[in-house]
Amino acid sequence: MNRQTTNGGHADGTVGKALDVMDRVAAKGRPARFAELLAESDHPKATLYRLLQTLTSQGMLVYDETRQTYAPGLRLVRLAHAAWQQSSLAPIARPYVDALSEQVGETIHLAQMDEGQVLYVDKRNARRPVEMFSEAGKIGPGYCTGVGKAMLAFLPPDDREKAVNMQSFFAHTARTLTTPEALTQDLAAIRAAGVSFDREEHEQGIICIAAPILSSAGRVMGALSITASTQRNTLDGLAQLRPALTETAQKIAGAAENWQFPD
Amino acid sequence: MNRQTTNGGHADGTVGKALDVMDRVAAKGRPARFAELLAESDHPKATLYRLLQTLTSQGMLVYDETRQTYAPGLRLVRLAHAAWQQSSLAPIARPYVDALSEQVGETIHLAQMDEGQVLYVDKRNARRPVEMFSEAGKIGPGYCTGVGKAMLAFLPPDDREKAVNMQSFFAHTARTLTTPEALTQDLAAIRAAGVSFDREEHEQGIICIAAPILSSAGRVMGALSITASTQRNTLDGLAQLRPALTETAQKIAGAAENWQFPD
DNA sequence: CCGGAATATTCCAAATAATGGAACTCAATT
DNA sequence: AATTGAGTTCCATTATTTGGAATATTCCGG
Repeated sequence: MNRQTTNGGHADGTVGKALDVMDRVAAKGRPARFAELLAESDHPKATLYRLLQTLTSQGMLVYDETRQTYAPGLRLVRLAHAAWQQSSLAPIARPYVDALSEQVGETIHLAQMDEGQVLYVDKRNARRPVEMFSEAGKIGPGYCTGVGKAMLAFLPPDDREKAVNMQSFFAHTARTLTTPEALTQDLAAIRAAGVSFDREEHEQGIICIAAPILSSAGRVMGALSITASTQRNTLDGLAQLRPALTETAQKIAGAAENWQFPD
Repeated sequence: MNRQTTNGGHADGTVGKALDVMDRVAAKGRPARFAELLAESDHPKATLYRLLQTLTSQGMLVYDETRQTYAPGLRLVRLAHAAWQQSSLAPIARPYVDALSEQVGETIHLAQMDEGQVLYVDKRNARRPVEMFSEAGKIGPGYCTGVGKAMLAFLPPDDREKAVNMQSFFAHTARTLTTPEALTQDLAAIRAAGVSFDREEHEQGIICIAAPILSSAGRVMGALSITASTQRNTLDGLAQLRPALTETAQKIAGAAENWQFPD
């Protein structure tokens, strides 16, 4: 008969299916009941049940006995610590981000691209204590954020095209770019300018300027942005911060390239 | 010779093995080569190879082609975001931790227990910008930290005993408690006192006072600590902060218990 | 430029683990 | 007491994983 498989994506092997379940639980954003998960999944009851058992016994999920709900487990926090330190730019970029934050006094975001989406890996709030995981680790859309567009713009042409077509183009605000054509055009402008702007495309009243972090070979490693509200600043005001921003981005790129793990 | 796969888990099924490999890669703390991992693992070459392939194709690991190394992948950061938000106390505790930090002006740690080890889930630095993942997500020993002892002390007797025997009792400093008996005795004292002290047991010159965060049923949910250096403060000085600490711990416990996810 | 060694990757029959339909338990309703 | 619905277990079947060995690739030193 047919190899049954495939739900939404390409889940290879048992591990893939298990991780798929992980994602589903995490995506719910709150403790999930078995029945809920069963309804969304195309696994048979027994299969899903065992998958959940395995993940729970592995500490990837936590099971609340009294409420009979599953939630992401703390083992992930441990693992993520390693991931964040090793394969994100954040630890390397930190001193530069700190310095930029001091200098400009606005909110700074450091982001990387993960599967066409923007993944925030660090953040400094304007003059306020820093957020933690609650912000870092968040994902956002690529087509309507400053960092997203900055990274998309400098992707190799075919990757870029693929990524552009993967976007969902929901009109968050009246200014959101909602077609691949509009986005492609903006990306060309960004490539020419070297920086991108978010002109309230994601959230009303929120603007930002962003620059890509490029390796010497031109590979996109991430992006850095300075965000402000329209009440406190303007696009022109942000544009003045451009030198500080691009300089910092370049410093981070340099530091990342020179960084070698001790052997 | 028995290679004990050190993590608490007995690897059940393929998923368990894969996660075991994940842990190993994460534990290296730097990009790992295939051969390195092979040497440490008791899997045959082909098996390990395929596990790594699967994990990589799932985004749990990242493979650096040019250097031929594996490192934890960004997918983990995404997942951890969910884990941190949902099954850690940190987001709920945040306002209280913030307030305590303001009030006492010393470093605050919020920790939870994960497999007999201390997992830090949040941190406020004394009057300075906060650390991010670089601190949260870190693990530490249970037997020689304030938060660790505070949690151990209030575990149910049999769990406690089990946990005590799981400790490794390395003498980090001259004051480290290095036997199960010494620890058990201290735990009894802590239970009576309601708070624990780290008397330079983990690091020379670092002291702390910690309190458990207990549910109304008495279950250990986590622990909260105020840390200082011996240069700036003394144990007696910290003891004076006890009311502020335990009050905050109680508030967090209350908030956590009343917290219901919206249905 | 050529051998040889170290490392990475693929093959495939045998071993093992995952599968899922159905039966079962348990609690809350009716 | 009977019914429903959620959660859990069973077990013969089936698909996946396994791992020793063969093959490919890369890196060196001569």
